[in-house]
Amino acid sequence: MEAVLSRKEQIERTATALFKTKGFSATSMRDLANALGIEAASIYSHIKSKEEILQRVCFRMAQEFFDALDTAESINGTATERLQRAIAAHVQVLTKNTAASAVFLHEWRHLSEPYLTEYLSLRDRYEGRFREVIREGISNGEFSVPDEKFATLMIFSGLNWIHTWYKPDGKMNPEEIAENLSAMLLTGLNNTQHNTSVNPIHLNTPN
Amino acid sequence: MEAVLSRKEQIERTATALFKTKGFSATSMRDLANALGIEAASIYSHIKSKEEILQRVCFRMAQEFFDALDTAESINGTATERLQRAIAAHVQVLTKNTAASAVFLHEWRHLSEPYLTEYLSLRDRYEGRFREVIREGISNGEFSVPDEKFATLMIFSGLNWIHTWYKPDGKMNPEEIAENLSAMLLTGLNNTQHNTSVNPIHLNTPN
DNA sequence: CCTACCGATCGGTAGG
DNA sequence: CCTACCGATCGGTAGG
Repeated sequence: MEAVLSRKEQIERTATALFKTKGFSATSMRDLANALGIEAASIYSHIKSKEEILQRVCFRMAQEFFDALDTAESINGTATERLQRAIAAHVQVLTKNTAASAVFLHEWRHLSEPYLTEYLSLRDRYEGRFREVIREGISNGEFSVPDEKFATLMIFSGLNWIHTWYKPDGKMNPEEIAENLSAMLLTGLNNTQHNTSVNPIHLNTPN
Repeated sequence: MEAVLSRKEQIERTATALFKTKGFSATSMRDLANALGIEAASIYSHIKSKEEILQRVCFRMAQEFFDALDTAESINGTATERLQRAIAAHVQVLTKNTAASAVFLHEWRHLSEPYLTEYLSLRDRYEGRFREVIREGISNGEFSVPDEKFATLMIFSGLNWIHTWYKPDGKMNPEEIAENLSAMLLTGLNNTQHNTSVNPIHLNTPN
C-alpha cells in the first residue's frame, strides 16, 4: 500500500485531500505548496495548472467507476444479482479513495469547458447503465417500482452519500456496506420476498 | 408569492443562487454586486461580510427544518406514520427553496468558528430525532433493520439528494416525492407488508 | 449607494 | 526546485 509516489502523484494526492476539505476554489496553490513543503512556483514544473489537477482526479475516478462496472456486468445473472454486483463495485471504488470520490462528486462544477460537458456526459452514461438494469428488472417482474428514474435516483443517493460518513476503520467494511445497501434498496424494490437471500450483515468490529 | 423584498433579502437571495451555482468561495462580492446591478462596496451598507450571508442562510434553513419537524412530530401515530410525516416535512422544506437547501447542505464548511461547531451540533440533533423514531420502530417491531444508524443514513441520503434533481415544474410535486421516497424506504424497512397502505403515487403531469 | 482606494492574496511565469 | 516577480482580483473600508 505504501508505494513510492512520483512527485506528480504526490501533488495530486495532497491536492485531492485539500480539495475535499476546503473545496477547490478555497484551496490555493500556496496551501498546496505548504502541505508539500515546497514553494508554490515549484508545483508548476509538474503540472500545468490548478485545474489540471481537478481534471485528472475527476476523469481518473470516472474511469475507475466504469472499469468496476464493466467487470461487474461481465457476469450474467438476474437483474437483482446484477444490480447487487453493480452496487458492490461502486461502493468498492468509492471507499477505496474517499477523498478522490468527494472531489469527483462535489468539485466537478469547477471544471471548465469542454471538460465540464464531457464529465456530465460520462455521468449520464454511467447512470444510464444502472437505469438499464432496473428497467430489465421491472419488465421481467423482479422489481416493482412506480418510476424507474426515481428508483435510479434513490440508488445513487444512497451510493453517493457514503463518502460523507464512511471511515476506513469503522465497523462496516466496503463489502458489508454494499450488502446492507443492497438489502435496504432491494427489499424496497423486490416484488417477491427473497429477503433471506439478500442477507444484511451484522457488525464485526475489526478494531 | 412575489412579495416585495427588502434590499437585504434581495442580496441574500441573489447570493444564495450564486453560492449554489459557483460555490461560496468562487463567488466574489463583485459577482454578487454585478448580479444586483450595484457596486461591490454598496453591499456593505446592508451586510457586514460575505460570510454573514452564508451564516444567515445556513441557520435560517436549520430553523425551517426544525420547525417543520416539530409540526410533524406534534401528531401522534405509529413509528411508520411519524417517519412518513417527518420525511414529508423535510421534503417540503427542501423543495420550497432548492438554492438555500443546496447552500445549507454543501457550503456550510466555509462557516468559521463558532458557527461551524454550532451548525454541526444542530445537524446532529436533527438527525438524532429521525434516529429516535427509527429506534422506536425497531423496538416495537414495526421496522426490521440490521443497524439503526445505517437506516438513518440511508434516509438522509435519499432526502438530501433531492435538490440535485428536483425541478419545480417536473412531473412529481413535493407531496408525491415524499410518498415515493417513503414507499421506497419503508418497504425496505417494514417487517410486515402494509405495502398497499404506503401507496406509491403515479405521475400526473402539470405542464 | 457611489468613488476611490487599501493590503493581501490569487494563479501563474521568467529565468536560473 | 528556488527567487523574484507579474497583473488581476480578492474582501472590505473611508468618506461622502
